[in-house]
Amino acid sequence: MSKKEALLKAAENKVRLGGYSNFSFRELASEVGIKSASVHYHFPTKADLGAELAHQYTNSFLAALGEPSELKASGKNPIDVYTQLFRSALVTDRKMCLCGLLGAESDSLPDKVRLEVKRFFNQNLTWLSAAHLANGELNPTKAAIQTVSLLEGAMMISKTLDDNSYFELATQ
Amino acid sequence: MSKKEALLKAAENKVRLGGYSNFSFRELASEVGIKSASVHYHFPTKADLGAELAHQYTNSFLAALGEPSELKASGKNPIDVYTQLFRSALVTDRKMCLCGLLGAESDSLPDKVRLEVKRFFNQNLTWLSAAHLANGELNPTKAAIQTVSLLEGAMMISKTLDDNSYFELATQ
DNA sequence: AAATAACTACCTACTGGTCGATAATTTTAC
DNA sequence: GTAAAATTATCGACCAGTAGGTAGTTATTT
Repeated sequence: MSKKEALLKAAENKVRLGGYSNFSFRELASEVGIKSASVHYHFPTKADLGAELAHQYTNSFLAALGEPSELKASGKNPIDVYTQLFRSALVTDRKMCLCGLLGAESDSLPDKVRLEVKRFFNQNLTWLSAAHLANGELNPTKAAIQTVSLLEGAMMISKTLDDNSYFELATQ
Repeated sequence: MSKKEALLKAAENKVRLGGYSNFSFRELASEVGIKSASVHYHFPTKADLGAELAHQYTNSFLAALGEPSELKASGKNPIDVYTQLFRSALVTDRKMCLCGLLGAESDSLPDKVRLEVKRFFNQNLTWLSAAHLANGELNPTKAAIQTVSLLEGAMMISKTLDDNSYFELATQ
């Protein structure tokens, strides 16, 4: 793993625990074994780092989901697959959704970061609409926003109350 | 309004836009017309201020709701009342729920602040369970966690995408 | 006299960011 | 094939600004 990748990974961990202001160049640098001045070589500003982090997070997230039509074709319910991805973020990583946390802080983020967070949710809503359509939902747009709202909210509350059974109950 | 109340109000605005780290003693002080050192007279530490803020927010929120049984008795659906309180926070204040934002940051908060955020959600779940029970729900506990999850999530996404119609669609 | 509420001055620690320098590597030109 | 040039990735030193917090003082109110 390159230093740049290591920096993004370290930043992701910090942000998913405490938001955009929960990481500093010095902390990241020390974690990957370089000096803070060198971080600016890979990311000119903190906003650049944040934006690239959210962009790659979105891409990985979408890639992990696959295509709703293909999931359906192989006998899986795409909404269950989507729910499972959130569950593993909460249960395995024990962290918030990166864009869930950044979305809540949206108003105080640098423009280029906020833009990437918007992209995450727009892409997610598109994916979920296709998934609900494939499931025969009458109003796939509405079902999509309800699904992602419920999951982000349940994740946040389970983290806050430090009890994953809230997530399980919410997704029953 | 006393200086102390003014400080809490200024802090609430900042936190609801960008989280716990989005306010400083210097900013608050300058907004209410005193010096930053004087803020420490009212709140010994930042954590004390954050905890009192979340505590009062919870109390005001619960007070604004009223009692589920009384709402029911006066012909109102308590879940609609609850939804309306979230809606006005989003549409009128144009800000996140204080504890929704702090909850997402939960892992990086000082203990006494996190404790108050937990109190907010525990009290909300109790209120919502009673409300759903009064509505004749078969599983009021489950309905309660689903209601608050959906509303917190929908609020966050509407803020992020800067479009309140997502909230309206999610709550249909 | 005591409590309240503010002040000035200061501290240490940390923030994102800039600068020029320095090796090591890779590409280009002859 | 090799010498020169450019690129990559790092460094130490430094900067101005801000963070939360403390000590001691002053004025006002009870």
